[in-house]
Amino acid sequence: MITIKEVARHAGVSISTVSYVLSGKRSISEETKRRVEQSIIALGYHPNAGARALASNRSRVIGLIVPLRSDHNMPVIMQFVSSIVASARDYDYDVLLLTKEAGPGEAHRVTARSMADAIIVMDVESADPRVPELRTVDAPVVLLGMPDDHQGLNCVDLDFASAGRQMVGHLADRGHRSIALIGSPPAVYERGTSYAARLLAGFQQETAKRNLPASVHSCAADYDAVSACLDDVLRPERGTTGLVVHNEAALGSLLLELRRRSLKVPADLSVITLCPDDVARGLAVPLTSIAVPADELGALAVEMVTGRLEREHPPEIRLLQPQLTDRGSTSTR
Amino acid sequence: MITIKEVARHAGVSISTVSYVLSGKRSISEETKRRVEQSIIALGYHPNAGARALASNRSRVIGLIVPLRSDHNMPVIMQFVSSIVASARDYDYDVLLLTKEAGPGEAHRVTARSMADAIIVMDVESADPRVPELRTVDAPVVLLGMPDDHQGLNCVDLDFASAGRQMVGHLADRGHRSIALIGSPPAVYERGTSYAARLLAGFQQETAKRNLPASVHSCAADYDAVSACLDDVLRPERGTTGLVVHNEAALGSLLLELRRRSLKVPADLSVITLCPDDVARGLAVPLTSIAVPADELGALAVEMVTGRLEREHPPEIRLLQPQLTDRGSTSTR
DNA sequence: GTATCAAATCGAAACGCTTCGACGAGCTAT
DNA sequence: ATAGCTCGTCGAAGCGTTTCGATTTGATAC
Repeated sequence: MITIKEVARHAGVSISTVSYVLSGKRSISEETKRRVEQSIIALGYHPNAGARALASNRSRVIGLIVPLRSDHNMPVIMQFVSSIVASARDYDYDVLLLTKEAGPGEAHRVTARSMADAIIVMDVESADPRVPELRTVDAPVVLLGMPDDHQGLNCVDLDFASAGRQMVGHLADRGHRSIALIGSPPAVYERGTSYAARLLAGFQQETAKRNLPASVHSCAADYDAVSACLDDVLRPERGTTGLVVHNEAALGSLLLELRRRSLKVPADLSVITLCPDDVARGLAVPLTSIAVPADELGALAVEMVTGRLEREHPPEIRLLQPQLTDRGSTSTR
Repeated sequence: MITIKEVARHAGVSISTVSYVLSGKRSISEETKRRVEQSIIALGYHPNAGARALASNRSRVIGLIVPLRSDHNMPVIMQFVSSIVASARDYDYDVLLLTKEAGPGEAHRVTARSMADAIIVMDVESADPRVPELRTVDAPVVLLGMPDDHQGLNCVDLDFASAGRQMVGHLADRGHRSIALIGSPPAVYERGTSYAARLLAGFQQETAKRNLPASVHSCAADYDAVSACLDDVLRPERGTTGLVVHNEAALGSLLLELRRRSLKVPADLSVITLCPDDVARGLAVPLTSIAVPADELGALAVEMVTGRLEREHPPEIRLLQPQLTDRGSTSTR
């Protein structure tokens, strides 16, 4: 193994000089810097991470708690993970993979051992049992998602309430008077996933404000459930003309079933949804949608966490404002 | 931060004694061991990972290269990751998340810096460009999947050829004389994903051996592609009675489309597939299938990698034999 | 011509652990 | 009784960095 010592000898300088060339923490003459860098390349030197961590008291690793067994919407989860890893590398951090399933204590274990300098937690629920423990972690922690009790925590999330309001507004502005929400599967609400509840709240708030009936449905993703749900949503007495869908997994079956019923989107029914952009784009009928900006959220989480590693910051909640993309799946009446 | 020194003082022993209690590498009297363990708990001691890595020259971390952007079959990927992380923890290893997208060099970077002791590579393709680089990594490497040129590499995979043969055999044994393969999307074959090619080879081998016509189809996962594919597969002159499906994403649409055409499974058409068990179980019609044993494969990869960290092993290919579960979607004719 | 200061470099002390060799104490076998 | 074990413990030498003075050199200010 090539060590800094050998680089120093090869370049004819002291060990500390090599270190300062690498870190840039003290000024080094151009000439010396060049020589050292050449030696590094010539010898193929790679600094030893353990020694670095020990001496500097920083591992340059972020612990990421991921729900690996969460059945639904894996693609979104992966998108988050992907953007977090990429952003972390931009800041010269690596990512240690921790699983939600391994239980709490993982965050504590890796920070106490100095394996990670900070923690990012994904898939945080309303009454997340991990939250109390996370408060006691002696390292920056950022949650993706917002628990009910977020006192003193750093959270990053999409503003789902605003998304709910915005989707209702979009349809109402186009003259729709009877708008239905096809929400997430019952299991999601039961689990207390805060984003589902927040979107629902926004939906109800905006329909109420505009004096519209609010027909709210929760629906599993399988074909039969979707079909049954549509039976209900489309009961003639409702006069439903606009659909707000917050159920990524059901979108495919939903459009299929509408086609089977010979209902054209948007001529017969306007549909707007919240899901990743590529999903909305790739459907049989591209849908006007609000994207889950997984890339931005992941990058933001990394930025918050690294920021807090450099200097103190007060806890902060950052809700990204939803962005609506019109793909023509809503019509004016 | 509590160090081993403080534990030693608290327990009234030397530093090395504490270390030996922790590692068990030398015999320690029961009495002393007890005292040390109590001190560890009393003080809340956690060994510093960097110091450990530095002194022992082992990070107890496995680098895992994951295809995070690979659009298709995320759930299987996650299942692999999940089982790898869990198994790694069983051996007291942590997992550093590296992405396929970050390019080659990642394996080299983390091992050269001693951030990871070994590497597991997921989603290996037939002519994987990463393979040459992986050969030069100075640490145990295990591939999940089998590249064409696997000289000197450790690989773990399902025996897809055998799976192909077995599925044909299953149908042929039940009297089916015209069997069609609905394979993966064209993109998968073009990418040179070795498993798709190997299953195809097994399929053709077994049909040839039994003197059956081999009708082979590649099919994208969207509804229209599936429908078109079925048009072809079910052309009357083929007399197709058995379907081997190797296309997880298309299964839903496929069954839906069969239902639309009023074709009953298995009365009118026998269907057998290769996909994760929970997918096969959760479909509208549960399907007789060969599972992708992601958990076993992941665990096996970890076992191989840790084994190679303890002592030298020659390179090895381990192909798991497929396991067929009968769910009654194939009939005797 | 001397005092001051910044730039460039070095030496050495940490950082917290593992592990090797040594050693005393208590055995067993002779 | 003595040599030769094994058991339990300790001290100290690393492991490869970072970082804090200290030192040297040359320039700038008076």
